[in-house]
Amino acid sequence: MKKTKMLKKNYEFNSVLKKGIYYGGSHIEAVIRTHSLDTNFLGIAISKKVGIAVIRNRIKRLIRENYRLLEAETKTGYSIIFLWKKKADPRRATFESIEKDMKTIFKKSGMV
RNA sequence: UAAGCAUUUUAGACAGUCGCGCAUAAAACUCGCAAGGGCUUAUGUGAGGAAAGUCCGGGCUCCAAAGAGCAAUGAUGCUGGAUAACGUCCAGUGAGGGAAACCUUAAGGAAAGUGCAACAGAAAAUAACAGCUAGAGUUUCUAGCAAUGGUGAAAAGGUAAGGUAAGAGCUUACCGCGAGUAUGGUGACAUGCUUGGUCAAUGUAAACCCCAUUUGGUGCAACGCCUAAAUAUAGGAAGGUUAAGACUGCUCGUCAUCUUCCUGAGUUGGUGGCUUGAGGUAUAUGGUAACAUAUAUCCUAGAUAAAUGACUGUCCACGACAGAACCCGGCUUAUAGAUUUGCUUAUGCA
RNA sequence: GGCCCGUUGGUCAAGGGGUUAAGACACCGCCCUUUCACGGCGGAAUCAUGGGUUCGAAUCCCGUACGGGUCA
Repeated sequence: MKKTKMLKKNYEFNSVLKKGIYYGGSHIEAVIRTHSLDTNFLGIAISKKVGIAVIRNRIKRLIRENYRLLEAETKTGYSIIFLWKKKADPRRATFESIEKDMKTIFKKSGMV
């Protein structure tokens, strides 16, 4: 991920979650905030209530892989945090469904 | 062949493209005030049998090498052994279950003391309601008795015979129970013999308790080092004293408040701790075994918003439970399919 | 990652070995009233779950599941 850095600190997450704009999909949700830097910032937050460690790890990997594949098409200057939708069944998380959600979120927010 | 019991191993495989963590090497570029970090390429390497639950034990860390003793608290509880240690494991004993292979078992003490035992029942622990027998007497009284009946989870050894007014360990035999003793065993205990009818005193200790063994707290978010900016009645070293204070409830003991000198805590960020260890594998020896010893050989994740994924092809049994976070030894719980070895019972055939 | 609590009608909860498991609010049915409200009577609990100890367990012991708190 050449033009993206990971969000790490708790205050970074909080600032994005408070001031960002919410976009929902059928499985994943995203909170996006714009800024003036030349890079993107990515954060993934999966609650412990979603499931056991194996399921949470799998969701994180699928989101990270999808973002990697779609990264080349995006513009810079965004901070984005992906969340898992509470009502969705975490055992049905697949590559295709997350890819579909992520594309619609990028279109809505104007990142593409 | 069928049903069953115990037990061993495994935990999709191979190939290609893209991508991720760590280590090593190489060269330049770059972020940060700093300590330090990032980017590129190549090579190597990269989750489990339970990594889980956090139920025990230990290493390691700091609290004063927890400093000594007593008490209290908690834990364990048949015997012997194994182990660094354990509540674990191995081998046995007793008890219970099963037709058997085999399985289960918190299994010390109830005449050291205290508590509790609802309802029912005469009585729930120094027994007498109904009743049985004898005598007096007449809707009862006196004396003897504890077999029979009912209640209850539990009612003061059981069965049979003798015995008696009626009965009763009252007497005898057998069984059970207690005591003593002999033999075997390291021991739990087993077997035999002798003896006890004063063999009255139920159950509960996963109720308090007694006995034996054992037990300080803290947990890698422990703890150490470096670091920009700003700052405190803050920290460190040496000396001295005993009243209150702290270290654990007490006794002792120690520390510390006081003086002098020195400098920089915590917060922020980075880094160490971090993986070579009571390690794995093979062979030999000792031991019934757990395990121990010796020799050879191997090095196998170390992250910090936290690495294993996506796509394609081939094969099959169509892939369960599930993701390291300081490290080991166990326990418990989850788990698709495949698989090793031994044994039991039933039926048939030879 | 460590440590510590809790789970009882729909909700809040008492009870810490013994008769049919208190109580309040809500809900349902009946009575009262012309009707509603108030009031009266009744109903509704696998004591989270699987074992064990005991004559007897919501209660004591062990395991499991779920929920919550706390430590930077």
